[in-house]
Formats: sequence, C-alpha cells, structure tokens
Amino acid sequence: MISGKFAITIHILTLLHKFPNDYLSSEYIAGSINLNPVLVRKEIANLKAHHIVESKEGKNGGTKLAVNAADLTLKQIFEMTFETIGLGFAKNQPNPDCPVGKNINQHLEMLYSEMNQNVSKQLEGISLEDFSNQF
Amino acid sequence: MISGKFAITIHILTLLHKFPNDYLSSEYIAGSINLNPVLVRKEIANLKAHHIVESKEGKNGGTKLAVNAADLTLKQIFEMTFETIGLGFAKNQPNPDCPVGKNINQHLEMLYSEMNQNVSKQLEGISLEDFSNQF
DNA sequence: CATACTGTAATAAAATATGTTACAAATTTA
DNA sequence: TAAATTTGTAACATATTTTATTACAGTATG
Repeated sequence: MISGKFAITIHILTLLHKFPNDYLSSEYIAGSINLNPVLVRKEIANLKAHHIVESKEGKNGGTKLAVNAADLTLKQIFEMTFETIGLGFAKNQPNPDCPVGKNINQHLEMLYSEMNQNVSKQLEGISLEDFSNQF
Repeated sequence: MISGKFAITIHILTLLHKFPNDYLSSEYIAGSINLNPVLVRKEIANLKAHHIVESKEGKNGGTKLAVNAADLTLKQIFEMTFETIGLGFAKNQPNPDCPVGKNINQHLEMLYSEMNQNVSKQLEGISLEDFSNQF
C-alpha cells in the first residue's frame, strides 16, 4: 500500500489531462512527481485495471487518458486508491470480555461509514477536469 | 498517515465515562484495548494536556474524566489526536519547474481543507456521551 | 515502610512505505 | 533486421512510522 497513492494518482491524471494527445512515459511523469518511475508504473497499473488510462509499450510508448476528464470524479479516484476514509483502529483485537472492548470497533466502523458517505458526496461533485483546470 | 490514536483515545474516554466515580489504572485500560500500558499513559498524557482528564499518582491512582461527557465532542477528540483528515501527499517535493508539480500540493491542501470542514461538522454533532451510550 | 500506581526516557521490534536493480517483452525507427 | 526505448513486473533493499518493552524515579496509600 502506498500512503501517497491518491496524491500520486491525481498528479498522474492531471498531467495526462494536460497533454491529451501524447503518450507520457513513466520517466517523464516521475520527474514531475519526483518519484521513482517504477512506483509510477505501479499506480498506472492500478489505473489500467480500472480502465481509466491506456498504455503503449515499446519505444515512444507511454500512457494516456482513456476516459473523458469531465466524467471522472474525485470520488472514483478516491475509491481506486483508498478503500475508505476513517480515523483508524487500534492494532490489536480489543478484549472481548469487556463490554467496551467487545463493541468498540463495530461502533467506530459505523462512525467511519458515515464519514465516508459525507466525503464521498463532496468528492463526487468534483471532476478531474475541474481539478486540472485549477492549474 | 493513520495510526490508532483516535480509536485508542475514544476507547479510553468511553471506559472513563462508564466508570465516572473511579480512577482507572493504565493497566486496566490497557487490558480492555489490548495495548501496552505505557502507550495508554502516553495518550492519557495528551488528554491531560487538553484538560480532558485528571490523574492521580501513587497507590490506587489512575485517571478519570475531568469534563462533562455531554460537552465533549468527537470533533474535539479528533483534533486532539489527528490534526487533519486528508488523502495524503507524495513524499518528495514535486518538481517546481513543472506547472503541475509546482502547484499540486497547494490544490490538494485546499481540497483536504474542505474535507476537514465537512467531517468536522459531522463530528461536532456527536458527544462522547452519545458515543458511549451506544454501548 | 511496603505496595501500587504515574510519568517518562531509552531502546527494540514490527509493520508499512518507498526506492532500486534487473530484465523479459513489446514497439518504433533507422 | 538491429538498435533503441519503453512498459510490466519481480525481487530485494532501505527508510520511516508505529507499536512494544524495559527500566526506574517519583508519589500517594494503607
């Protein structure tokens, strides 16, 4: 898992949107993000799996957008990179013999679920085009 | 980005709320969370710094709530444990010679700031008492 | 004065994230 | 068709963050 996944992915997509007619290489993209090209290719692999971009191998190969930037929302990007938002759980299983320990994670999950709906609604209203056009 | 701080802190506070007349030891609390007592004491130190709990040293010592659970909101707990919500940033400074790299973090910050306002509003509506009374 | 706590520092271990190297396979272009 | 360039991916290395442990001085209780 990559913690900067969302930021990296949206950075990639913004670059692709800025150059709609080019296949951008992972090397070039990595130069903008200041990140190892292999990690860029890993994120691109994820985007490909979701059919958001397409790649061409070989000389002059690279990656370009495969969808309309106006139709791709930040919510979708969020869901492709994070499964969920939330404020975390304690690492170990709480004590099942304690009424609080027994139920805390379930209650946290409900809370986080509401947070997700909340944030999803917000991100749903912003397209890649909107985001990219800020630049 | 996400540690168990919030979950641990709200677990501690819920226990304290359930036993309003007792000083609970870090050992006892740790047993419910299934966490090392030293880490419990560290989170309690944070709560003390915010005057949410008070502790008593020595034999039969421990910690108890110092505020009314109805007045303490999850937003406050959120702010004491996370500074902010968000979807992260790429680790390295992006390329300042690229128009996208130069500005991406600023735009992400704006986006995350809106997310924070959004989530904060939600968490503001839930008190520790509300949360604890679910159990 | 023995016991049972907190407070805190120092250190260790575990988990996660990021970086690097290597190379096969694909495609272009000379 | 050969050289060059790029993706795709695996394997391994390093760095960073989080959690755990040990140790012990200080404090209140009975």
